[in-house]
Amino acid sequence: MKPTLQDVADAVGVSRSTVSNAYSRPDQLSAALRTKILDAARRLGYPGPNPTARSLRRGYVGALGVLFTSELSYAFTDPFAVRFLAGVSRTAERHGTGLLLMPLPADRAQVRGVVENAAVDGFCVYCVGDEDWALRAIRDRGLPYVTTAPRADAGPEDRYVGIDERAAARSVAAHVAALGHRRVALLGETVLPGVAPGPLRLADPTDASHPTTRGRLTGFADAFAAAGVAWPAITVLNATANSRAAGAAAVAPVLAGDAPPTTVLACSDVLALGVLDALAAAGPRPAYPISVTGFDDIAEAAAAGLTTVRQPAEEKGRLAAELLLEPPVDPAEGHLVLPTDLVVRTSTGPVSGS
Amino acid sequence: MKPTLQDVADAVGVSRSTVSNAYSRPDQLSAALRTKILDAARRLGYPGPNPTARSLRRGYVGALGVLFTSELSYAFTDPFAVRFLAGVSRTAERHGTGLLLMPLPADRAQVRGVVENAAVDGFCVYCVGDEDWALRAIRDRGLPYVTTAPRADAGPEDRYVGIDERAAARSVAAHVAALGHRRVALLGETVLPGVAPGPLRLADPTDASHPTTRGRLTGFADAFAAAGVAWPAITVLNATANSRAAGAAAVAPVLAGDAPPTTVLACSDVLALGVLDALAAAGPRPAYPISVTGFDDIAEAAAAGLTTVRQPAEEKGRLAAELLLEPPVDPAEGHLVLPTDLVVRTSTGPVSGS
DNA sequence: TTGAAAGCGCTACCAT
DNA sequence: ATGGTAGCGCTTTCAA
Repeated sequence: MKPTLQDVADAVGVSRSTVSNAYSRPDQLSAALRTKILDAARRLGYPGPNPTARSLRRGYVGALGVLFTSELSYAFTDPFAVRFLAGVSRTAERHGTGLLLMPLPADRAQVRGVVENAAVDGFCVYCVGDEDWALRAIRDRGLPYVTTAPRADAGPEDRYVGIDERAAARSVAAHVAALGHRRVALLGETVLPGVAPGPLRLADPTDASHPTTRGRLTGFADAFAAAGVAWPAITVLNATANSRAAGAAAVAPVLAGDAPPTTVLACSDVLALGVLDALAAAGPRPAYPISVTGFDDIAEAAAAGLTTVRQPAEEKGRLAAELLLEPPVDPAEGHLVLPTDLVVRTSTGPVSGS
Repeated sequence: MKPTLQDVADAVGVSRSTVSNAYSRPDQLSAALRTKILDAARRLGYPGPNPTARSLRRGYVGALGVLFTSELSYAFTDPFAVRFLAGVSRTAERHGTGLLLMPLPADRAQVRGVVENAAVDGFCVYCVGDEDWALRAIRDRGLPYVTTAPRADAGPEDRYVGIDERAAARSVAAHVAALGHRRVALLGETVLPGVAPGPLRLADPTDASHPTTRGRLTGFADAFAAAGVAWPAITVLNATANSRAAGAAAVAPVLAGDAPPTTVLACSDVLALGVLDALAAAGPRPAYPISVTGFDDIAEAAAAGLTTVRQPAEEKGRLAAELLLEPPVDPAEGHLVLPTDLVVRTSTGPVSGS
């Protein structure tokens, strides 16, 4: 068996407390005794105080749980998520706190298990949408948590860091509308659950299943309504994942259709890049250029000349972690709304035809 | 105080064991009683069994520690690291295991603390070089671990997944040598510790401080030696970080010099992209094109037309995690060497001048 | 400066 | 099907 603190104590002939002090409170015993104890520990192969036991006794863990809606690997695959995490990790690092990355299983029954089993001091919930059951599990854990998506049922206790999704979306859409576009398609991920890629019927933008998507679609709708394009005249496209491939697959049908849109506004850069891919693959099918916009302003967006809305990804992560690790005295300061910028590049231009 | 299992037991009038069973072994009690217990728990606001206490009792944690030499945020910033982690996380996910990301502090004294305090079942050591003290701390923990950099003192117990660094490096260098290049610069990150960006004197490739760099420089040297270029004739460039900016800063001096090299071989794609950046920034300073090569084959490499060595990043991560989570019965199978490919693109060409 | 005692919250064995 | 008992390995008063 692995040696324990008790074994070391026995070997040296002191009490457990003293051995414990040798590790955790060096000032509580003579240097000589401490050396003697540490030497004995080394000799016995004692690996130092067991972290789990220590946590149990001390009552805190020294780790933050980072929860993802999608599979965990998404965290390392989606550019925006990666930058968000970089921000979180920077803060965690400063606090000597670990980051426990946790996938949120699609199976509801398993969610509770994951949340309940996590040895952490708080949760950073990345991108949980209307998965209320998930948030309920987190709440039930009784630990502090911070979300990045707006929630209808947010209480004063809830910590949040995000952007004004609707206003941000309105800004790109207004830009596109000002360029004269009237034949419009909006593209989102999982606009409704379990729907195939491509166009779908959405009675109202607020029917979208994910709050972030909801906010963005609503903002898009706002701007076009102001330009005289009513909601029913707008095509909504569903992507089955937040990836280039899924974005491309979602637009493909309308591109091949009779009256393709003159502009496609995507709810993320990744999706928008997929649209660009599809356009490139389709060749000069529609006789006019199609204006495409994204959301987030990831690194690839600049290279692709994508018009988009910039939101401060790392900052968002940094602040989320700070909300947990350096809780504001005034709970009202636990609700942060960050600024966004419209970034106009070459993927949008005046409507030119047909 | 937060309610405990005991409180629930008292409220229902059963023993703690029964409450525990209600959570962990539903088949051990009647459905009716279980419901009754769970209801009471909900009513009391009992968050479910405390994960720390459970881990202590059960003797395992359900988490893997992922250790980075550099700061933690590097994990989310370096493209190769990100893909490696994606692989690790995929496997962890399959096992319902969490990933505890841990920065390895530069301060040696703190390293032990970090390693000793981590509540994990094993360590995946990403890119620890000659930081022996770090590995020693890990070994002392007595938990299984896997490394991705070759180690001189590796024992039969050690699990490892990597590539043949030297042979891989030799393959790119041979390609460049075959193109006629003889004025050669090699670029690595922290070739020697604490050295300024730019050229440095390295008596022998095996003097490089990091084993990975050592292997790659040695491979480069092999190929050029075979082509008649002796080691002392080769310029070694030091970058102070593994980033584009650092790569650019490291080559800048020689680009501005009297007799710039006709080729620069970098130890990573990120560094190589930095060289390309510097070349672009410098304009047509040397009157001939400079051939540049990278290492890893990250996504950006393809877009930039970078000639490089491809190594299976995600696979590496996946296998590393599997080595921990599905330990091979035969310890000899704990040492994996993955294949690499030379990918020739447009960044290399025949020597043309001066 | 050191040690004894009292748990932290839970699970697993073995009875009943 | 349920409960009693005995710790998991540690830290932290408090008293000596």
